[in-house]
Amino acid sequence: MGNFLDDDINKMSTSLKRVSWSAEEDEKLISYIQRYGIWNWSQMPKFAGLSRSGKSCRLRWLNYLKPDLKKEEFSKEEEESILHLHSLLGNKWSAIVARLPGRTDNDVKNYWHAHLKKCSGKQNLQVCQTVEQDNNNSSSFNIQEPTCPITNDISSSRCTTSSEDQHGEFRDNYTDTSSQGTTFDDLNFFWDQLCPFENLELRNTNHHMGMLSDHVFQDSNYDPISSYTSCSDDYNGSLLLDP
DNA sequence: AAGAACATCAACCGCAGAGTC
DNA sequence: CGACTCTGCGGTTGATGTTCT
Repeated sequence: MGNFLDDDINKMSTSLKRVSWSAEEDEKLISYIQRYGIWNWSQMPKFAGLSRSGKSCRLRWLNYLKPDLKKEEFSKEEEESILHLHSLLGNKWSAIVARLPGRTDNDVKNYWHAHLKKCSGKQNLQVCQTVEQDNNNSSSFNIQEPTCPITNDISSSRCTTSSEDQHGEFRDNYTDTSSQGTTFDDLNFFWDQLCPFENLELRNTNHHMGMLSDHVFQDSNYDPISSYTSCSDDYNGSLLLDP
């Protein structure tokens, strides 16, 4: 509580006004993350030369700058997925987003309020009728709901309460799950489905390093930040160092 | 053409959970 | 064990663009 203490400073300096991110700020943040990775949001803006709160930087990165984000409009399939998942999960945007790669909770939340909220009520029934029909037609409805390979739990997107724990749990349960017919590839696939980008942040975060299985990091084919290749040579080696 | 009303999206806030010391 | 810090989530709001009158 009372975190991101620099928020207060930021508030004062901006007089509570919303300040859009400039291209220059975006560039600074991207360059910094390319070079040093994500190690501590609250300290990062200081080192990156940004007069923003850590919270603001995090939000900007997650909702706008992350390289794997989809910029195009929501497809019909995604729209149906949101409707269906919202009916199952309610306003659990993070859980919904876990099934929609490339989308952010903010995106989905905004889209829901802007386009789909009306579909969940009785009003405008006709407008949404086709969507409802599609939802009722299970053969044409194709949401992939990843199940937890350990618990076979469909209802929750997470096996435990934190992703760090889950990755650790994968390591700890590898032998057991294999004996139940679940391979480590299955586990990796499950997590890739849930949070394809999460591994990058974990990879770059100091206190997570010890918890994670090497398997996660050994997937050299997976490089979500590959679009930023200019600094790729040092972004692995300097992740844990303060600049 | 101008202003009002509405829609959209980015940004912010407050809180809670987990980790650390 | 409690205080503190960091992170993530969901709700809300402000800014801006678009449509309507």
